[in-house]
Amino acid sequence: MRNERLRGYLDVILLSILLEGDSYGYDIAQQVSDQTHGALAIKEGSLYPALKRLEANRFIEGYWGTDKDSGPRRRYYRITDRGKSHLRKLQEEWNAEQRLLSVFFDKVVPE
Amino acid sequence: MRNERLRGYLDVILLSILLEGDSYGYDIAQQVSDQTHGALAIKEGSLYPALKRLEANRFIEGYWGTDKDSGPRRRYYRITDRGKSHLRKLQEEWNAEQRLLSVFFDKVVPE
DNA sequence: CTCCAAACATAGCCTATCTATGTATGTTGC
DNA sequence: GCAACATACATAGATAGGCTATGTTTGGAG
Repeated sequence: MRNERLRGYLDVILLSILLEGDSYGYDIAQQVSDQTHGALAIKEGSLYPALKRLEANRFIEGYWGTDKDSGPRRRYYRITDRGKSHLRKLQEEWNAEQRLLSVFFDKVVPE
Repeated sequence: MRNERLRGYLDVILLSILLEGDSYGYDIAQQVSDQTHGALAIKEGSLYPALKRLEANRFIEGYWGTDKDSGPRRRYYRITDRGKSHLRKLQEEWNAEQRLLSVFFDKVVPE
């Protein structure tokens, strides 16, 4: 999968990861890689701006990790109710989109 | 469907339209609109550059309409064998992509 | 004490689509 | 016959979201 294909899907990916529990940037990227068996890699240059965008739109809320976390500081995020309904909406749009595009993608190429 | 979502899919749409017979820009746009019941509208600013791009890559071949065509001149396009195998490849990629993304899009949002 | 992974951050780039505009041709109504 | 409109192609510039490249800080391994 050309990674550019993330365009437009990144928000859903991030929100759906946070649906399963609070997490922070670096870990989210690893979850995505794990859940797609390495097929999808979110780049840092996409990830952190996206998280800020989602936070600015109040789809997620960020907070700094507690002292007992080891390593560099981590900024955790939790999904908001607003974020959940946004996610639902995006999922529905995606389904509609797939049905629409299948008109073209399902056409059989002869030979 | 946000029209921006065409990004990456336009080539498949155009190639799959031409699979069913030679056509020209303006008519292709109408076929797309018809086949999606008006849900998808390809803008001229996307359409004509895309056709040139496909021609430059030898996925399609263009030729000017004959004298007996009425109205302004039309530039017809036919899909090449190279275009057909490209289309097949894009279709396969799309299917793989859908399977991949369904991991995130199928997650059920509670409440 | 050095080196590397974890973790966050951001400036600038890339590129496919869109907006807006322009041109030319044929048809329809009056 | 001519104004108004739909057809048809074309393109310059804007937009936007993901990527490249780079930088910083912190802690653990050897």
